[in-house]
Amino acid sequence: MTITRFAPSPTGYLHIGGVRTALYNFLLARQNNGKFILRIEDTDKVRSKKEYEDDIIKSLDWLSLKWDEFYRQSDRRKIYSDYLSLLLKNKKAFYCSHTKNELETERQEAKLKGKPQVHWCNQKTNRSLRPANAVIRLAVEQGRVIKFKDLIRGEIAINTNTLGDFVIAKSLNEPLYNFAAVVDDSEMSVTDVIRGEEHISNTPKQILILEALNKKAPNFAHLPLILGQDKAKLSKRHGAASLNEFKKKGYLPEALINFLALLGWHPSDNREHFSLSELIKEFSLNRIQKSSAIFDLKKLESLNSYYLKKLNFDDFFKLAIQYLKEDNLIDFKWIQDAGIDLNKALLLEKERMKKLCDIKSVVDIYFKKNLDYKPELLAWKNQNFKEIKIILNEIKEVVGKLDFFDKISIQKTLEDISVKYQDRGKVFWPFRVAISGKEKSASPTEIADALGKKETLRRIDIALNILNDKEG
RNA sequence: GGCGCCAUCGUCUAGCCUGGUCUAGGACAUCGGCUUUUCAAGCCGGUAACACGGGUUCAAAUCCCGUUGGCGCUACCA
Repeated sequence: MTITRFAPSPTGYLHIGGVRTALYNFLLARQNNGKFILRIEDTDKVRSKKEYEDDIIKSLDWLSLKWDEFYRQSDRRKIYSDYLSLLLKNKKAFYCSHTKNELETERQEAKLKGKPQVHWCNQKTNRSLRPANAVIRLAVEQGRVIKFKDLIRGEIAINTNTLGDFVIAKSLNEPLYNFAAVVDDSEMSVTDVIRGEEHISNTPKQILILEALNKKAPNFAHLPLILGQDKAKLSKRHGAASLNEFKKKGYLPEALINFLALLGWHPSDNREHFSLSELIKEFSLNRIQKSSAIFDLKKLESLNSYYLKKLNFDDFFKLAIQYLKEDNLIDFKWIQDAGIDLNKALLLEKERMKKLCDIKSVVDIYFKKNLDYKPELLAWKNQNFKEIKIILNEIKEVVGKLDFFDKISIQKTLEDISVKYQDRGKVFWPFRVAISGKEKSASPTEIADALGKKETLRRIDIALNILNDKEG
């Protein structure tokens, strides 16, 4: 059975690169009817925080990346300490009491000689009592070549001369990453370890630990990194790097999943759109890219607007309202009193949004009590104010008498008026600006439809006042 | 510095394994057009890439070597 795991350390909010790693692990497990494990690697007591663990859980949940088993390394200290004792007893590991200063001196010397900066210990002790401040190192054989077959990159070979007797724990109760991860992968029967490229250099160390433990190594697959526009590893200074920031901006989980899946993986055909279940079917490790990928926000936006368009109105409505309420952006009571149709307004803007936070433009156009713009904005091309006033008054009169105030009737009314002015822009433009207050907006007939007769007329009056102020 | 990984349009990539069908395909972005009362959307079209050098071969984006460049690791972090 295929067993994969996502093993983040809770030292920061879930990173977008982490999401992709989680996704690929999830996909491989699901397509093989296997198991996907979530394991919180919080061996670093200083940097790990509950807040970050919660964020990781919440984020994966939001993305529908469901795990079958959950573990937290801090709950498993006994297991690591037992294995550590065993290694010590078998002389596969030892206590090293060299001080940090001594080690640092060694390192400087090695650097000067152009040699790997590693420590080969000459004072190994294995007694059961830990010498003061000693750390536990693995006893490594010198000059051995460790080979492993990476599922994405092929064979990778590293000489143990570049490793040294590396540290596997600070003490019996304080295992380090490489040790705890390896013990867990083996205990949890993980078959495929899919993780970021930055772990390639950890892999030979983990293979050595596995050997010492007399355990079988899993398959390894190292994913290319996700980079920012400047080709440096994606981080906060590139704008957003953690998932919750994208969520906050109103990106949909479907878009994020689709985008991240294609950032490093590609199907054999030209398909661009994939749902989670389609990905489970199509995904394969051997179509993963070897080189790192630059994160392109424009492509994410494009994908997001695609999924936004696909969203049915009820779901969209819920999300939009939730978004508006969170930031306390609109006065629902006023909207109701004014007779504005919230549904129509949201539907109208849905088509032109790239992400949910664009909904603020809706607030601007539909739900503002006071509109403020320069009178010049009301003019179509070189239209003079006098003509605008005449037209606006005419619209006000005819539209005011409309029994059925819907977009078809409004459209017809405006077209009738347009006939004598030849250029339809002369009628449509001032009307559109009057009711939207904006240089750019959706079609005026539809906006008017959403606003309702009362609010439409009120806004025409506002426009007339703005024009009068100009004269006065 | 040491060790490792990588290299096709601006970006994500197809093609590379199994050399010829590649005057290198798609998507995003960009530019132009259509539509049009302004946007957006939609439709149509354009610009744009095999890092460099050497091999191997009748033939190389594809195989080999080297150079250059980018990135990662180099912790008693993960």
